[in-house]
Amino acid sequence: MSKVPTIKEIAKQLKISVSTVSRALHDHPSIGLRTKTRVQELARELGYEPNQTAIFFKQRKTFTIGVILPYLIEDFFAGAISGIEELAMQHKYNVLIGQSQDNVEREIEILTAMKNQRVDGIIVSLSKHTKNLDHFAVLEKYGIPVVFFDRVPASNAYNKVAFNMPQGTHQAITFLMEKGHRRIGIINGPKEMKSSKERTDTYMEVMQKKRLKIDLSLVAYCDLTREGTAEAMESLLSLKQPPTAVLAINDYVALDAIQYCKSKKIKNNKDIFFVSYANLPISGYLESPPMASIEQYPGKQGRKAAEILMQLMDAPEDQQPAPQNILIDGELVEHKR
Amino acid sequence: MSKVPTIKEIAKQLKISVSTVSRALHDHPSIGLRTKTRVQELARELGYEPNQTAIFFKQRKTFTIGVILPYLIEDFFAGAISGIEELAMQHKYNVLIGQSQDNVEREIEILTAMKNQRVDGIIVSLSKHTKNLDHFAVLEKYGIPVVFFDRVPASNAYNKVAFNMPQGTHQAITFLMEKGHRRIGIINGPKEMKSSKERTDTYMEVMQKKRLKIDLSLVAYCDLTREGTAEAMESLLSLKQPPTAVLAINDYVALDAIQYCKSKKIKNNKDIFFVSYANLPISGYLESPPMASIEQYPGKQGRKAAEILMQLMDAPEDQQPAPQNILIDGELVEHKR
DNA sequence: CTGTTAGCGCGTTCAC
DNA sequence: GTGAACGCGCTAACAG
Repeated sequence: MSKVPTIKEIAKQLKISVSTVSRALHDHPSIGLRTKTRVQELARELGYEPNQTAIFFKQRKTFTIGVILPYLIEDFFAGAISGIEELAMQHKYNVLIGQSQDNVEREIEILTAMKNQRVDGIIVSLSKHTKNLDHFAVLEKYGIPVVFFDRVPASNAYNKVAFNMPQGTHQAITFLMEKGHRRIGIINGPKEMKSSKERTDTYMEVMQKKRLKIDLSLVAYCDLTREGTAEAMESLLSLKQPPTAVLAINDYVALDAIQYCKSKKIKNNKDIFFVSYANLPISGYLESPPMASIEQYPGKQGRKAAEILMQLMDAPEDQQPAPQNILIDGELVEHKR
Repeated sequence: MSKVPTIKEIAKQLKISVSTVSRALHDHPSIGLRTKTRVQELARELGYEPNQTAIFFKQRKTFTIGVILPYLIEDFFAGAISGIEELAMQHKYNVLIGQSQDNVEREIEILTAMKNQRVDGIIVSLSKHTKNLDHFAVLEKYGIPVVFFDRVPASNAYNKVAFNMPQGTHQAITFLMEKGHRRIGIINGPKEMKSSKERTDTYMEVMQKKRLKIDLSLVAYCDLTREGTAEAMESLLSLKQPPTAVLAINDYVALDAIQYCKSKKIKNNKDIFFVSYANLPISGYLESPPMASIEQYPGKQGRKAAEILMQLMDAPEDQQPAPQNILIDGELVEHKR
């Protein structure tokens, strides 16, 4: 730390006052061209860079946003972060991250640290087990806005960005119908997941509209593990009239289901067909991928969440806009084989 | 921001001085038990939380470490971040991230922002195209220590943590030898990559030790794209004596090579065998994965890098320890089929 | 044991 | 056009 230059140092060397230096550096109109250039030259020479921590402290603004999400290793979240970072960078914000690991205590711990650090805003994808949103209440006191994404709270009193499940599901089912399927099975996540209900509801709606009778035994639930998926798939296959196609909550579950089918000598993309959500980049490497995936655009979701957060941070403290509730449309992507 | 409590506020309400409050809050020994409890009680009541930005400013320490890496979406880097975050959290540090996207300008931009924010230390995995390390020189002036990991500079004047290529490669080749293979091909990355040379060198060493003659036409290079991999694989297959096994730079390249073989009616795990580096989590879903992967322990690499950084940050500015050059051993993992 | 004071680096009045 | 003075919240001498 041979000597980190400050405006004070520059002022001393030039024998002028710090306020003049400050103004010169900011191109203030009321500073003489001569002093201005002298100051700017010396600043460059010394490699002067303003000390952000001082500015943060003074401005009560850190130009930092915090992002809390379950696991960075999941492609979806990594993609979302990229979208957030992109927008943050454009607006000169830094990104602080924390992984809750689907653990509520960790979520709270990270939240507290971020609050104390006085981040200007927070973007959150809730831990799987977060039911209670009390820990987010303190943020209000500190004037820290929050935007939820993907794993969002049910109440729309909050700003949130999520996947448009009805639209995506509609697309998936329509796609399968066009391929001639009439008995379509579903493998949901756990029953408690909001998305499970949404998926099922949309499924029933579409069936109804097409005047097809609804058979609820075609709707299975799983705990997202390989074994749970196998059980769900087994229940579907053991029906008197098993489905000819299955819509699975995500690509991993679809792959597990496909493996289970294989063990039963039922061939994917021949005897049975799968469509799932997420569109993992690995699909291209699989010999037997799902027929199609519903791309959920994680980057877009992240970007949108960051966009809303920027608006909130810009808005005057006492006059926050009404909570926004954004849905991001999915898009069906067929996998070439 | 209904009213964020400060020590000043507490002092006023209790009609004592701010320094007494400060000390009481820090359990300073020279504060009377009575005042101490009074202060701590009111603090809790008011929901007082110290303003870190003020502390940062005062202490010239932000308890934040910056992490710069190419792409968060790559499993390796996501895993590394987790290791870093784990150690950082234990030491009460926050983690600021930035993705260079393998772009040097972005790397510099992020670095500058982190420096201005006065992070206490930085962990970097270099962008693919970074040849010149000049932009890291300024950090010295600010007393910000740096630790490189995975994509590290060649010079060992820097602190760095990287995969132990000789050890991992030795393991892979020995494994293939034990399976009876004598003609083992290599698919490296680009020739410029340090790892390509290391892999080749180790390969030759092992062959030599086993008294097998070295055939350099068995060593191919690719640009990591699907097409490049196909070309490399083609060159290996078109040899008079093609290899019976291939060591590939990473799982994706191995998968591309396997696909190419398939298109030529050469069956993976039967006519030819693959071993690659990384051990992607997807391997379990593949019908025809590489025979084995060398796990590179990204979390361990991240943790180690963070550990070294902690030491550097703790060390007095003027007495930094000699640069450490750590190698993390790999481990061969067989894939069940 | 506790209070007073100074100062971290910067931007921003308010004077001249 | 420029300088002096103040204050953000907190810690740390230095005094009592």
